[in-house]
Amino acid sequence: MSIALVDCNNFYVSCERVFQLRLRGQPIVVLSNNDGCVVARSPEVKALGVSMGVPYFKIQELVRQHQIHVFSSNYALYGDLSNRVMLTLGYFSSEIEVYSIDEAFMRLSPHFGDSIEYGSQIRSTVQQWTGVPVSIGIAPTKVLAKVAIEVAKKSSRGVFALASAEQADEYLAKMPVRDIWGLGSRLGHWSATQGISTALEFKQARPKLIVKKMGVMGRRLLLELHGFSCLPIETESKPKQETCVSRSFGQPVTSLPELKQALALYVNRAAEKLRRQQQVATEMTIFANTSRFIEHPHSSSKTVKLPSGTNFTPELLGYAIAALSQIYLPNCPYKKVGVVMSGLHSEQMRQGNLFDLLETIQTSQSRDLERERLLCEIVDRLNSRYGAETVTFGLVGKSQGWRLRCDRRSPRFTTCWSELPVVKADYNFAEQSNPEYNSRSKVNCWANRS
DNA sequence: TCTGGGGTCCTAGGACCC
DNA sequence: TCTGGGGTCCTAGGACCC
Repeated sequence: MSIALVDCNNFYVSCERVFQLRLRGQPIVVLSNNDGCVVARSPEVKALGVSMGVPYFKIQELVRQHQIHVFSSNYALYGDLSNRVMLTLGYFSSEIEVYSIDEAFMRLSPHFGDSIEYGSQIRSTVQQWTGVPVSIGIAPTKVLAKVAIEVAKKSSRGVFALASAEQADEYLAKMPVRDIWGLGSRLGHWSATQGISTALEFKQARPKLIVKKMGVMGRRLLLELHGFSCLPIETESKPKQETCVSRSFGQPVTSLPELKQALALYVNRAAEKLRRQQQVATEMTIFANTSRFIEHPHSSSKTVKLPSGTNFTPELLGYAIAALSQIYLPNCPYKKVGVVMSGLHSEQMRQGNLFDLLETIQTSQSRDLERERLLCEIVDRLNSRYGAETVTFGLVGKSQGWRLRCDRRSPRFTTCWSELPVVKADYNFAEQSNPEYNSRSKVNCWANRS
């Protein structure tokens, strides 16, 4: 049994290229929310030495010099293309773990035959059906599949297989220890202090040393590197344990009403997420930070225990706004607010609240949970049909000077009616009779619209 | 001038129980 | 000299991932 790891090449960049053919071969970067950092680079940009996560303002000169195309993140597009890739993979294995927006693990049974050939078949199908190029690494364990995919990305074929753990040693010897999947920069640094600098040295280190420092994670890593699979492929997505919505502001915000408005929007979105996940929260934390890079950075948070599990927006808004007023400092240049919903459980398991019951007895008026549910359902349906925040709660408001920057977002080609690509086809009856011409249909795709 | 957002898992230690 | 033993639950913080 082997495990294949499928990884979309420069995923966000590839998504931008799917509908804009003129971008092929051109240098491209995609920026994080708020146009803050570089989160995806085309190979042409990587070759210029631009590293992942670098703040955009630091590369502006390079962008001018090399005429790099710059895009704001377009998550509607990336999410939709990701779904298409994952659905395509579903044709090749029934055991798939969607690990992130651009990666999936798949189980390959021996009856699939030659793994390189099968991998190549998967690769060309994904490319043909979705337009997204992928690389594939195949190995006996997940950690080794991560090693294999690094080799695959550099190969012309885009597919690489490690038949055994021993075969991996050649590559592990060349791999810095911090590049092992699950071992980050901190533990990488610690390893270096122990005289371990390559992945192979890590694999051959004394297990006691590793386990003492890293606990069960270290034990698992060692086993996986030796070819014993102990990280299973998780085909079912587990219910979330917490859900967070937060954004940085385009400009620092000092006024409480503006902060409230931003927080209200995020609480609104978080409540929508909960309902989509069919969950309720029993705890909510709100937080507000200044930039980390100013002289006296400040951050504060407040956690509210909710009297009963809820995903009812007005109720959550009430608690969130009250909590924000408690931590607010006048004249503080806030750069970010957010909300974390935690203590989540399934809507079906919702716990009643004794005080609601007492109030019902005292006032003879019961809180009508069914009515609340229906109200939210209608709001959610309107928003899903006509666009986010078509209908919302009063606090969320309209004027949003603090909204984040996303000046360079490409059209939402696949999820928004008004932004669908336009295809023009020249169709000439005279030429139609010429079979050779007919076989090469002349299609002029959305290429010049921007 | 400018520096993202959203998660998960594990562990140690404190509080508390009998 | 010598201050029990065994357990649960919760939380904060560390580390990691894309």
